[in-house]
Amino acid sequence: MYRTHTCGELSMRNRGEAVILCGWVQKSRDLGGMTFVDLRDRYGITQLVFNMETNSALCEQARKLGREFVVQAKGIVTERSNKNLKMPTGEIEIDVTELNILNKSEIPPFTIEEDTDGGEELRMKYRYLDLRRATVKNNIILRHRVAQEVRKYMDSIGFVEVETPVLIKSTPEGARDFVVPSRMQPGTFYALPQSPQTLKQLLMVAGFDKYFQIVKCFRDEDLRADRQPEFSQIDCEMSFVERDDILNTFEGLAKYLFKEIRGIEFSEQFLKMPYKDAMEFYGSDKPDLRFGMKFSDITQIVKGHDFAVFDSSEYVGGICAVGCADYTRKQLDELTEFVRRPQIGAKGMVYLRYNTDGTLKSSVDKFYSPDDLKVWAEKLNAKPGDLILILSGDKRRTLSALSELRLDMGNRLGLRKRDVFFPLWVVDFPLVEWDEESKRFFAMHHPFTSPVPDDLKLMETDPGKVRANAYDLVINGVEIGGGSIRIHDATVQRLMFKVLGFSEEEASEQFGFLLNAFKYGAPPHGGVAFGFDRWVAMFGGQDSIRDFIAFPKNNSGRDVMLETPSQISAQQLTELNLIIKPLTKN
RNA sequence: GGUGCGGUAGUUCAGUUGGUUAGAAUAACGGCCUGUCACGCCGUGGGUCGCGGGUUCGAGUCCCGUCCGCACCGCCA
Repeated sequence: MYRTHTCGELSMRNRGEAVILCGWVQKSRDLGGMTFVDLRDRYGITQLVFNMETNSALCEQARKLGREFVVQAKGIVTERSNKNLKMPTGEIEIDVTELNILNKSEIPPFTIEEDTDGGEELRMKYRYLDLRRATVKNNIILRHRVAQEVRKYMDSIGFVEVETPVLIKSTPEGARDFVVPSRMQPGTFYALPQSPQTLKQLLMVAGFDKYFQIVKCFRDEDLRADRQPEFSQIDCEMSFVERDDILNTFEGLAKYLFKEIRGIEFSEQFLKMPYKDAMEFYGSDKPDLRFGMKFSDITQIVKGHDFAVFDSSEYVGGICAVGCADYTRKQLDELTEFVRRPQIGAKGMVYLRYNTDGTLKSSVDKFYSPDDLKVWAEKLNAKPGDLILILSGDKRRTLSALSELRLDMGNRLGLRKRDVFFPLWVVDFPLVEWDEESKRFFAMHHPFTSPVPDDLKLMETDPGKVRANAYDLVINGVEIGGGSIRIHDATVQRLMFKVLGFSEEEASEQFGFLLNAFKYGAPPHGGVAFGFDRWVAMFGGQDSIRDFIAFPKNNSGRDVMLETPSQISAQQLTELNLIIKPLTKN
């Protein structure tokens, strides 16, 4: 027998017991006459003690242990004379009677400690060592727990988990596909699913009226802290439902997870905010509502005072930063600098200080009287002591810049607390978006998203105004999931393809299997998919999903541990009937 | 495709206007130490300053190119 207990479970209750532990040497402290060794496994750390007086040979052996050696220790659970109440096993130690080195270790390239000295790149290269660290290990265990709770809840409300294939068909709309060459049909390719979207709809046709799956999805697009080329979704679909049936069902899931994982209960229904309002008041389709600073549109009241910047602006809007009237020139310059960064793209920023003595001071005093400014302050609900920040210009860009400014102020003022969660449903997204480059409409969600019934009549006359029966779950400014009620009616689907500029033939070539299936009795259906990695990261209080994935890719899509993507052999290429063009510069 | 920041000891970093033999902490190694738990003390070894080119009497430092990493924009139905 290798071990009788783990390194995390022994306590005073086990005093006097003979035990066998296995684990890795976290650290040893050689005091001369005695040596302490911290033995670590997945469950915790237990201290081993060796005494020169009682067993010098064994103590000498313990002195030679290096970091990360794998050892087996037999001994007696003993009460410590000096207890360490900071660790769960800190009241006891193992008085070792036999020590076996199961394997040696080279000196690890970084220390396996909570506050590691390793940089991210190194930790990725030696991910198996990084995973020994409590923080990363706990993230992976958290992920496991969330997955188990999702399955438990979904099962309890009658959902069936069905696996869908990973080798499927490429579809040109949406993200770039990862493709896999076929050996048996040379010159043809499978694609990896960006999501099992069409397959889950086929499951609805098949009559699995409540489906879910925790599933890997693949998108060949550039990475971010919260975006990996392969990631996991909680993919769900239901039949015979309307929008609110879906929202209620999955609000149930969200509330269940918050309660089980974080011990947080939401008694109220999640807020539902139309896309239009989210854009108008927060400049984003995924507003962070942990704090206020709602935008105020002051376009009309600022015009006509010979201030050319405002007079020529399509939109002038501001936010009110409570209690920030004491911002210094330097801080205001910093904010101006921030909004002028190319990524944000504002030309400048106007501020209005509502001093505690009731006076008003702005950067545009030349053009506006104190009474004018008073009207602005009222419009923005500012009180003495507050600071108003105003951006102007083309409406879409200004709203987006104002959104960045709002989030930045939220950070500066500490209003984006990690342990506060504000979920909301953003609803009524536009069905389609006009793309200036290709001069055509694209589906904002996907081509099977149904329009809001009231807007159906606009499909032929003004498609850009049609609202989709689509929704996103947004928590703290992060898009956690999204979905829609799908089109199950052939006439509506034809209309949709027409709006998107698909000919009958193109539609049938790309989605024929689905359109065909719909001829055989497609039930009304809809669904939602949640970004599993993001949700877990949020429960773990982090922005980056990387440390919640056991073996993630780096910023450029490389697995630095596996050193891949990498070349394949000439024989493999031949079998696949592929020729690699020599790489040329530019 | 673009923007910003970064690359110096095993590791995390410092390195002044361009100027002697590139430092600290930590890790490693050796010695001392019987209650440590960030143990302590003494000592030792450890460098292709990412790579290539240029400017200069002289480059870790300035310039150009390039590679790599991180964050972001584009992109992500």
